[in-house]
Amino acid sequence: MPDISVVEPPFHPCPGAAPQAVFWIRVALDVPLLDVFDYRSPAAVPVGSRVIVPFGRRRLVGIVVATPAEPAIAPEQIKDVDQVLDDTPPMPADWLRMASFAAQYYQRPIGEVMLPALPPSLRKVSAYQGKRSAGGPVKRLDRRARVPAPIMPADCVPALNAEQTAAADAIAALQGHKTILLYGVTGSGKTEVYLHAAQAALARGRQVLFLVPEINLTPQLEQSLRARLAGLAGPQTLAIMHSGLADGERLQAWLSVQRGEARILLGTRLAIFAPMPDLGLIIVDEEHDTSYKQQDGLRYSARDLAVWRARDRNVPVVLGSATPSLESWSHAQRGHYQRYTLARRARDVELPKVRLVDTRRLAMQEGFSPQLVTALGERLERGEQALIFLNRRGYAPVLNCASCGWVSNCPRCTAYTVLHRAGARRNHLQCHHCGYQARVPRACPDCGDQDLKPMGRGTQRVEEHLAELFPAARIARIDADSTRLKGSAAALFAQVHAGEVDLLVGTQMVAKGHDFANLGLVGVLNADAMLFAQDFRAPERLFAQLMQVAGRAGRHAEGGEVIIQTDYPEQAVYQALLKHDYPGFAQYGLSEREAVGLPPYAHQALLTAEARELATALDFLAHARALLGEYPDSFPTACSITVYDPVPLRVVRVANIERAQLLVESSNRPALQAFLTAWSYALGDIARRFRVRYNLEVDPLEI
DNA sequence: AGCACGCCGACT
DNA sequence: GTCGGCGTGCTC
Repeated sequence: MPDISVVEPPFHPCPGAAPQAVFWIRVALDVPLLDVFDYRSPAAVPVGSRVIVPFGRRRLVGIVVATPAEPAIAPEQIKDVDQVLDDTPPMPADWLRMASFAAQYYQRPIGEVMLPALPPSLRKVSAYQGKRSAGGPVKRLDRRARVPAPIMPADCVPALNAEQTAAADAIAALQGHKTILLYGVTGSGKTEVYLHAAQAALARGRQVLFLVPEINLTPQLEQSLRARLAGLAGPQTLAIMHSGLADGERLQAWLSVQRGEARILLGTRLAIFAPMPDLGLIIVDEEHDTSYKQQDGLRYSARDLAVWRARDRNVPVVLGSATPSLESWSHAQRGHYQRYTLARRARDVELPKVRLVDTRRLAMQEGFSPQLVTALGERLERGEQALIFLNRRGYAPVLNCASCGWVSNCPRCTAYTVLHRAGARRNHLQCHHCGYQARVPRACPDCGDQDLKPMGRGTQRVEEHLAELFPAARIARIDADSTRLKGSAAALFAQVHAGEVDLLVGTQMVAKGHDFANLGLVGVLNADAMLFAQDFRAPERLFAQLMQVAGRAGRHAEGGEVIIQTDYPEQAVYQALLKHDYPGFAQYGLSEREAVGLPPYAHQALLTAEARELATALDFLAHARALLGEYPDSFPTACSITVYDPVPLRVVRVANIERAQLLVESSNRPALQAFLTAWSYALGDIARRFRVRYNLEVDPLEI
């Protein structure tokens, strides 16, 4: 790959430049080619500029990543740049560094990182060929960007307890870079610490980047930021950025942050790529949340990039969680991160009591143990709300013929179709992988028997059963199906908050964010299914999820309770939950990982292949794997790399595409990186030969 | 990824 | 006779 250095001086005029000076610019484009492209320009173009260039038969927006003295290919093959877009200043050097790092680290062409990181309006050629003569979505600024006066702290701030003060003061006092792990139990007031730290940064005239997993889950956070921080210097001070914004809104937020007008940027993972000239603090709330990892395209972790960016900018970054990722916890244990603990709940309300109900020898009724039913009845009698948490939507995960054993398989996937009895697609079988839908058959398609039975249960069936058990109770179900329509989730949650709901049934949608004042009991059904998912991170995820859903109960009053039904009460994850013992669980989890050499004690990459035939996908992976042995000299550090056998994915076929994967592992990060870089060059050719689609993911969350 | 060129089936 | 299927080749 040609040099894409971004630290060299802004431009090099051609040697001997005279009237006919020619300038070479090296441009990153959003194309899946591991390359950058040289163009000719009649005038100097600063690195970081956006340009429009001809590329094949089309024109594309690109970013100038270098201005080489000599082009990488013969000058006669080089085209002229079309247009230098000067409606925004060139992308700053630190932004280019972060994008270059992300491209290298995640093994992607630099253009595939840089261009998608811009707001859509700034990367589409169409925005610049409209009728308006000025052209482009950005109106020129008449005035210089105004840097607002430093913001003084507000006075109407809740008093912090000793733990919060210690953490907030320590963060506020930091001069340069430090990664802080803020470990705070549910309800311990992490947000107050964030706000104090943010205030201190704002008061120093710096900008704050505040990342959250999902923007919709934190309306109260936005309000706090507005009231406590933004209110002091006008509404402009806070910018919001997430994928749900319209192009125009997204552009405005981006511009105001880039100009230094907005001092706080609250956003989801994509906000990590916003240019922030005065960046002084990054906060990553719920740092363990998997939403920070992008699952398509460039598979970056916004949390990991936040740590990188903070180090690069020499500013502090705060990672907050009640259940930190084992990666972050391990960094703290080794002293790489500074840990602060908030062990006390801010309101001094006891954590909810956790009860394990051993379901092995119990007469269960529709998935409910007698204990859970009794507890639900008691809460209802006291006028409290209760939540049943079940991470499975639909009525039943499969329909089954009692006479011949037929099961409702999806014709396009190796998965069952799920029976739905409620909602828009009532009485349909639905594939949750590909979206296939069919009417529920009257009789078995194989033997004609009419005795078709739903097996297992989802939220709809639980809702139905609760209605039978407690006919007087007002029941609401919150899952992806009941909240499909825009605004319906907010409406349902509003009903719960208004006390118009007694019993709530929900999937993981209800676990996050919401603070139910009158919720006394949480019942967890079928947690074991999550525990025995194939992934080695399943217990970690289950712990985090159950801690989070447990946190919904009894936030405002004593006597909150969580009942977890399980066949395996002796499992470490459940035992730790009994005691609300995250540190104990983390220690156990880390020792297990260390014993078998899993992350964070090893680093992984996952090569996934998709093809019409499974054999093709496996064959491609086998060839990819063989590269390690065939050309040992190409990979200088090959000895420390483990490449496992290609295996089909657990759900091998989705929408008639067969999928297989190959895991690469090394305890040595630089070795793994070096291998991946060399490897990814070769992969393109093999993939073309085999006609497979492939994806190389660094630090996969699921394997 | 696009976008076009390039050779084989069912239609105005 | 064309419209159009997607195979494959290229993009500074």
